[in-house]
Amino acid sequence: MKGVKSKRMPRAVRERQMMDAAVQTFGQRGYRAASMDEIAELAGVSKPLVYLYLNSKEELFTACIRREAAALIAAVEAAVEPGLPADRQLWAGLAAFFTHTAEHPDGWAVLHQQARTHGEPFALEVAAMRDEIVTFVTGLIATAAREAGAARQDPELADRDVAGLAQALVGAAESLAGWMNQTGAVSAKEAAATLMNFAWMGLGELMKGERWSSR
Amino acid sequence: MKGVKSKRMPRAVRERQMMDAAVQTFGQRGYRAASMDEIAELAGVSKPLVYLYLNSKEELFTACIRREAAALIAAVEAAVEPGLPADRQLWAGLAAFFTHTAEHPDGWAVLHQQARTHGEPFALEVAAMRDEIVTFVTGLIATAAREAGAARQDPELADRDVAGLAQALVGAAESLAGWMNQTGAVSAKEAAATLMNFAWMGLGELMKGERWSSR
Amino acid sequence: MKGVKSKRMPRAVRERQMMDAAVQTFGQRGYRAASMDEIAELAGVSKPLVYLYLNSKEELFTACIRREAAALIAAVEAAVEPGLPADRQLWAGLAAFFTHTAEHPDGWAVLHQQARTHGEPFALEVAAMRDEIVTFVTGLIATAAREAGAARQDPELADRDVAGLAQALVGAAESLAGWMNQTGAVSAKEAAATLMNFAWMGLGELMKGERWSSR
Amino acid sequence: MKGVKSKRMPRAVRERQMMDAAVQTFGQRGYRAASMDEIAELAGVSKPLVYLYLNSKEELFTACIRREAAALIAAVEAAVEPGLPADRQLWAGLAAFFTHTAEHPDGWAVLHQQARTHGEPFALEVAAMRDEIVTFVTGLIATAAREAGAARQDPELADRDVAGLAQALVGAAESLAGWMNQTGAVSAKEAAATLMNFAWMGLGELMKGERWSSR
DNA sequence: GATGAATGAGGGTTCATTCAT
DNA sequence: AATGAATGAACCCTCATTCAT
Repeated sequence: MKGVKSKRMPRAVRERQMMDAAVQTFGQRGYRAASMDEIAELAGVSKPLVYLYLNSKEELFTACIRREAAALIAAVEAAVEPGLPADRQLWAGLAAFFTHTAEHPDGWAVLHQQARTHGEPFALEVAAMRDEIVTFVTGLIATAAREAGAARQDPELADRDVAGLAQALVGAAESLAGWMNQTGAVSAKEAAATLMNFAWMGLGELMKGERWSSR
Repeated sequence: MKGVKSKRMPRAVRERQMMDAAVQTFGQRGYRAASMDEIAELAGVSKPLVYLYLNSKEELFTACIRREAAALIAAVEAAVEPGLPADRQLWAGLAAFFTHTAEHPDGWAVLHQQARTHGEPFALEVAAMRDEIVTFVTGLIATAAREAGAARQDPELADRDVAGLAQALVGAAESLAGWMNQTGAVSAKEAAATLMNFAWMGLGELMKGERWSSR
Repeated sequence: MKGVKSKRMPRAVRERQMMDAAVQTFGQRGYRAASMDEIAELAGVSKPLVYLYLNSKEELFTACIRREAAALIAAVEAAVEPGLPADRQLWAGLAAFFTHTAEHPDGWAVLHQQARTHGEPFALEVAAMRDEIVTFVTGLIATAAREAGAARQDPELADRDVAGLAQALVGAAESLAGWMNQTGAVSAKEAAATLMNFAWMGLGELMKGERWSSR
Repeated sequence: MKGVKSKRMPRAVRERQMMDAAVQTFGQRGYRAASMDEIAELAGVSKPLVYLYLNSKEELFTACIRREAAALIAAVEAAVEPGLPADRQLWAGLAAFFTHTAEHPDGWAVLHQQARTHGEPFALEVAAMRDEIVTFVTGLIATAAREAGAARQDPELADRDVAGLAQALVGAAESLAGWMNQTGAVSAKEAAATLMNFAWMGLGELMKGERWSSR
């Protein structure tokens, strides 16, 4: 009876509105520059309610990180069919990653730019998610090596190398995602293709025992 | 006679102390979270002096970005001998890049994490430096293609592809540098080697006309 | 129960308290010398609340100017009965003016001394009010001339002269008001009488065509 | 040998430069808004020298008030020939007053606007000068009354009335001077003529015993 | 006679957070 | 379930003022 502004909504809904507003604000302004005032207003809610549901700015930020990380992981996992060959799995995962980050730029900014820049507690939160992905990629590379089977000519492609490669691959993907969001130069599929071309084939060479040497 | 805190130093020296303190503080806390009070204290100076010499937080930050960017570019350029083959040049540049970022983690954090996250004026400052590096790498790749000379089997490796590859390579390097700084898992040389293996060989394949295909 | 400082008051009330404190402080200290801290304390309120309601020192000052200007105009208008002869109207207006400025010395100081000394935006605000008064006085003089009717011997007392006279009259009144407030030498009624004697009679001479000449 | 900037000037000259700069800055910015930095720079001198010669901002301001007050008084006194009739003396004094204030707007602003707005010590300084002028004008009116001699029909034009008239006259002149400086609407001679017309003739009536009465 | 180097103190403004209803 | 009212603590910045040379 007070106007159009909705009132008395179930807690879950209100909470989602707040977190949506928070992700958007944190993603665009950064953690420090985002104000609780702005978030509350964007959520169409009074500030005390934000505190009632989410306790503090830190907890709110953490909740955002967790939600966005989970959503990203879920998107990637949903895209990967376990039965396929490793390269096809990697391709699918990369495409899903680029698609998701392109569709949720604020969420991705929270994870990639903000969370890592504002102290250990947040950085650890995001590092956990990143590890999950790296582990997944590591597994794919190992599987690829196994699939290469008899053809495997380099028994020295040690676990440690595989881990490093996965890190580099994920890092390159993250960097490309940021570039995409900021410049809009390429589509998600193109980004995935570029990365596969750029990396997978070098990977193949590596597995054949080739190495670049500075000497 | 008051302690170690020496007084009355020439302006240039004080200015350097302040910028050292600023880079450290900005790098660790972030632009917004860093306080001028903290920077002044870390520099062993009163706050007004910081303003007298550096004018404002924004200008101080910009000065930091410029100094660190120039130092990074200088380190890479100093390491590259123009006479060498392209792959050797790239290797030297990468090694210098990883070494420099490892030795100046706060400076790198300022450039890579903070400057890009806090508004256009700062982001443009860094983008200029990045472009310089990307251009340099693009040149190296083009040279490599030329050196591959008669052996070149893919006349379709167009300029656009070369640029994309340079972007991806630089992005991967940036990402790896961040990973190094945060986890300390690998040394600068190892990082450079990983990247050369990961990318250069794939590059070779690409130049031979090979492509990964999702079909 | 904590003392006299009552808490939790409706916004309108608090706002008035703040503006009262602001007028007093601005009037006594001047715009620059007045500190928001002092105003807040005098209002019995924390500084952030002042900003929450009044936004900034500039806006607060502007609000003070507007409120005091409106109050002064209202006091003068309330005292003037439109039906009376012009000289009686002028007398009533002057008396009300002197009474009001004597009763609200800080408000008058804000209008007359502070607002005109601190930059265009503020000065324009007061100039608008002053123009309103000058226009009113100009009307009275014109009416007086008309009332002088047949007796009017100087058809050359042009509009321009009337306007100049009004300016001088208002200026003299303003100056007298300041003198009253600062020295307390005369009462409001005395000031009004002095001015009527001083000016109105000379005005009569002027309308008869008399002029003082330096030759 | 250091450049064009003059050096090693006799103290008196330097001091005058500083006070010129100070009057200009105080007049335009106001006492609080004027910074010692700005004054020193405008004077072409280092800040410590300003302190060496003039001790503090307050003393510098006081010195400005005194110098400008003395100059104004001197200008008025120089214009008045004691032998002339009172009205001619008053005319000459007013003309000199308006001319001087028009030629030294910053000095006049310091006296009229700034000095009265920033606390007792300064206000008293300027009140002293004002009293000097008021006393002078009071004397002129008294003389005029005496000159009116036999014609004098009002033995009740008491000293107190004369003083009040002088105050009003001076006040009106001050107000007109401010209006001139701010709008440039009239010349000094015009302002003097307006005031003589406006006031002197009413004065004549008064001396004839006429009074305006509210009844 | 003159200055480069330096600071204590304070002012305007904002923000995360809470209380009373 | 929800909010209007309110604040402690900081933060950026400036200024009058002083040493040491």
